[in-house]
Amino acid sequence: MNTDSPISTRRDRKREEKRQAIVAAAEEVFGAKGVADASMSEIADLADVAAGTLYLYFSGKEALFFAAFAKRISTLFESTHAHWEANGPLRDRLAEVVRLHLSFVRTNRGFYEFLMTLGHPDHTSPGEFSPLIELCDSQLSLQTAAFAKAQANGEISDKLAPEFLSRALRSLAFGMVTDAVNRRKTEDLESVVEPLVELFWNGISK
Amino acid sequence: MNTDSPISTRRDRKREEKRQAIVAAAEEVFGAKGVADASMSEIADLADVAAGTLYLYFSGKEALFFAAFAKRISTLFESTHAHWEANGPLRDRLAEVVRLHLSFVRTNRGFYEFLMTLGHPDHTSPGEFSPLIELCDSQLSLQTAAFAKAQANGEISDKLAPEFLSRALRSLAFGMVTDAVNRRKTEDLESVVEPLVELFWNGISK
Amino acid sequence: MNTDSPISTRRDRKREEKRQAIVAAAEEVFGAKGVADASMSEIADLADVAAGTLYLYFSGKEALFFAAFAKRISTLFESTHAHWEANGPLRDRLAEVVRLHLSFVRTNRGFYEFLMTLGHPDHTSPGEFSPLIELCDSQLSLQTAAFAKAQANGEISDKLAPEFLSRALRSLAFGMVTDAVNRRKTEDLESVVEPLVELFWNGISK
Amino acid sequence: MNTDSPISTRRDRKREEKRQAIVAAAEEVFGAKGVADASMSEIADLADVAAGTLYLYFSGKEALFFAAFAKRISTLFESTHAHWEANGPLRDRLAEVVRLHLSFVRTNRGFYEFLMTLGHPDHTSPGEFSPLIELCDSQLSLQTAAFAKAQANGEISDKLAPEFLSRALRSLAFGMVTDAVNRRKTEDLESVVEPLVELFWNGISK
DNA sequence: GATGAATGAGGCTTCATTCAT
DNA sequence: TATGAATGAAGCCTCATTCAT
Repeated sequence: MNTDSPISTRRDRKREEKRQAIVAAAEEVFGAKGVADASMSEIADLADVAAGTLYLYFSGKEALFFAAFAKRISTLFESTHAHWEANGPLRDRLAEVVRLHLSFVRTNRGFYEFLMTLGHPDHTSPGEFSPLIELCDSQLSLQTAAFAKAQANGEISDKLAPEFLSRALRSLAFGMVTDAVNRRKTEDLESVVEPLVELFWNGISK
Repeated sequence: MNTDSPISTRRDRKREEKRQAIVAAAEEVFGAKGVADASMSEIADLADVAAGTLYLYFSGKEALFFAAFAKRISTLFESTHAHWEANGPLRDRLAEVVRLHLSFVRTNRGFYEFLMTLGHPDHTSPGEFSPLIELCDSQLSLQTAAFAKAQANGEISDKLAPEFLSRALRSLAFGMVTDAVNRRKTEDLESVVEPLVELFWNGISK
Repeated sequence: MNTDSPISTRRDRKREEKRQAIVAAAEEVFGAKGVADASMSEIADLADVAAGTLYLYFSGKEALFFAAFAKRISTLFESTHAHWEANGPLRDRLAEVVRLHLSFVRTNRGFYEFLMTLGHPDHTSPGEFSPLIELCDSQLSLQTAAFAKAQANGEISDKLAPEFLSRALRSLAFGMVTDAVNRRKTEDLESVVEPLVELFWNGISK
Repeated sequence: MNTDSPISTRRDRKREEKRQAIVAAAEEVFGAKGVADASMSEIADLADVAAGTLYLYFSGKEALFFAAFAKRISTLFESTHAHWEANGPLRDRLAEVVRLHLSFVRTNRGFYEFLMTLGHPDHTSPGEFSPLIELCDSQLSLQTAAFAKAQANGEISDKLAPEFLSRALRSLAFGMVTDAVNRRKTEDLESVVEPLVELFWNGISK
């Protein structure tokens, strides 16, 4: 039966679709609750599959979490990439990136929590995380390059290493979430973005 | 029989000591793993008491977590208070505070995680958290006052609200932990502190 | 693929069977010991399932108890219904019903205990019990009707309300169990049934 | 020191008083909740003693329960004794006794529950109960005697054994509590007492 | 491949009882 | 004798994972 290949292609497509559906559900649930508080059946329900099915696509809870994390963080990074590669004044691009980070953390507390532990030295098996770490690293390069170029142009001060700037930007944006503590009104993104960019911009200007 | 009062005092002291031991154990465990991943028996073991004993001092897991969180965060705040109230150049004090925050987050991931959710709008019972929120707020005031004074002195620019600066400082310091992702060498605090302060200082200088 | 329906039917049947097995085990254990003294694992063991399985069928201990209670009491009521609807002298039917009640209480102390508290005013959530209360009420109606008819026929005295007679009959039968206290020989049902009916019959005769 | 004896007398009195206080508290709590749902500390609190103290007076929970049960049931029996020994028409005395039983059960569900199990054949150690059983038996004798006398007088029919009448009376009164199920208004004692006595009286009249 | 019922380890919590003070 | 802190067994329940269908 030479229909094998087409059939398996159709199958593969279906399989891939289901996989996506599962990851999407996992993104939703893990993002909102974090690994520990999310349950596999909850994800299965949302993905509209049986609980057992999850294990046909992922080896366990952790693996599924990793996949969901990778997906979400990639999505974020793709958006920031677009801005870094665009033209226009650096300050404006900074603002966009800050905005993206801020809103990411808002709806992805579960992943942000994990982000904090990714590089933690007392992880039992740091090896497992390396793909995720690389993923996160990769995004930084682009940012770093943008800062380097701006320093070369004389657009900003070159007193601080571009790599540091890149990391600091991300940290500042992500970190502002703790702000929720004092404000309890995380809704108005803009009232945070602008001063943040202003501060950062002053910090790096000549 | 005037031994009554001393007796009860001795007992109270013992009781208080045990309470402290329990909270200390809880700080350790919750700080390292977060609420969800920590188990009560683990804490009991570390505190060297039976599992049931925990419930003589705290009504449940949540209450114990709150106590541990409050203790740790208070300790941090007391240190930062000391620096804010000291004399000396603002920039140096900034450096100290950043250092403190940085090292706090390093060993208290579990609490930092919680800090992020403290003001989260979809908490079922935000009322329960108010004491903790107030605790966190209180520390900010002191910082805010310091910034306000520096602006009045003309020491720093007054373009950004002192309250915002206060929050941003904390966020920046806390947020830099995500840096762990890329570096995996969180040990060398100093290599982070200095550029961070430099950046922030530039950002707020005239 | 018309196998769908049969398949799900088979599954449903199996599920239903297991549910029945669980309820049966619960009837046994709760009936003998009452809610408080029975343990879920005991029931699980008797039903030959894992402890966790119980929670796939019932939301918790209370729900399982209710189901078991409803089952047992329904069984009792179905038997009494049969007698009330049959023809034959009222006195004989009375005897049968008394016999049934008596033997019910003997092996269902746990449920009888609960029966006593069903209408208790200081139940926290009386609402939850209403289905059970209705169940118990429903049986009374039939009895009441039988007494009313007998009064209309002039078969018995009409000095007491038929509804009261209905309740008194049940109470007398159920209550005779306390007799166990003095006799320790609950085995000989008959030696209780006959005088009881005689007494009641005299009480209601013209 | 020849003060020994008076001192120990005073001590004994004090000890006795405390014992009474404990039993009183136990009556309250066990009566309301039954053995299983009552807790020792609850009783200790109510008696205003430390938890450990209970064990200086009673060997354990069960022993305390027995003491409380014996106390309450004795109190009930003393009241009924008074009525049986009084003069006056039998019917009136019946009414009083019914009233007493009814109101006993109302506030002593916990003990009534136990009453039902007292003679249960599958009690592990029936021997332990014999004092309680005797206690309950003793009350019956008086009632039985009263019925026997009434039969001798020709006041009531002698078709049923006086002992049976005695037991039936108690059962009927106790059993009417299940009535709560259908009525949910156990408050109006009188609306139950009168028809009950009427029914019973008819049942035993000539 | 998909299902979802079943499992059972493990977590939180309560409470009768003991024992050092 | 009285205390009440401490214990730890036992109970209820959840949920990641497996496996027969």
